[in-house]
Amino acid sequence: MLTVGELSKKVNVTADTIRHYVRIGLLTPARDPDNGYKLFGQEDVKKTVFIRRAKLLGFTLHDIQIILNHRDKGQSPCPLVRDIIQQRLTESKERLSELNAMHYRMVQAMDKWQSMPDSTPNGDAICQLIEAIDEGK
Amino acid sequence: MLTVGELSKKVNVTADTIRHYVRIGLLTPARDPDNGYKLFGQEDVKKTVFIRRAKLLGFTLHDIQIILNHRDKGQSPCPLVRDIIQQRLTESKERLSELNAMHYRMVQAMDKWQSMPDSTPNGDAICQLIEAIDEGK
DNA sequence: TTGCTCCTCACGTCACGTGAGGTGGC
DNA sequence: TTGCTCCTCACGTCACGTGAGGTGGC
Repeated sequence: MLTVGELSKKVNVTADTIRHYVRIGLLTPARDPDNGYKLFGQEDVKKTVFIRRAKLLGFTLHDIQIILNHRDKGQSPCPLVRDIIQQRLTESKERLSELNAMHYRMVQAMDKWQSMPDSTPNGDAICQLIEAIDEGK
Repeated sequence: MLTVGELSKKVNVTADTIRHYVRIGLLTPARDPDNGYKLFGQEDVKKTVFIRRAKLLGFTLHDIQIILNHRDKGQSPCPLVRDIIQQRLTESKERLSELNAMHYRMVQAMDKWQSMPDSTPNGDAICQLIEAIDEGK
């Protein structure tokens, strides 16, 4: 049996991350009756590695909870996993294109700003650098 | 003078977004003494448009608060704006590469899964689809 | 005794969105 | 009276991180 610190080192996350997973019910360690310490077994190690791997593929902790619950009911979580990743992929495409658009706007703005002076505040503009940017970009 | 709803339509955000900006002190509308309604003037319209534009360039509301405070002290916010966007650009590059890496992992995984059956739960694996993915990818 | 780990609250993060419960204006 | 807008809490979101205050183990 492992303590929080031992498990966290083994799977390369912080102890607080492990505590968080316990808090939200993803992990349910036994307790040392003497001192109340959390005690994790081999199942918990496997579960934690699974959680970390699923997160690398874009699953949320909530997704992972649902997947683990299915398994606990003896059902194959695989069809669910295929469904959820479709959704997460769609979302990540959206976020990517938004981030790319913003990145483009930032680079464009900085480029334009190279030739602009630092204006002093006046009644018309709050900051002319930002106000010089076209909305559509 | 405009009410929350009127301002929100004018700058194309929700009324709750305007209320949020008031809550955190970005906007400080006058009040109708009769009914307590928030009343926004032309300065608030300009400020709100500015906020929206700055957000398109990756500035956080906190950044924007700092920028507006500088202006209120009569100082040019421009050097600050140049500094902050540098930082935000660096961060957005990091987020982009992380998102791209995740996207790549997702596509790779889904490709690999095409030829894999839905396994039934067993003692060894929680979900073989996820566990078949290499960490390094 | 010291230094390290463990424990449990409980709040902070970011930018809003969402009820809940009530009021003003036409 | 109806329908729309306005008001103020106060909580939820996501995945932890961070004190605060206290205890166990060597």
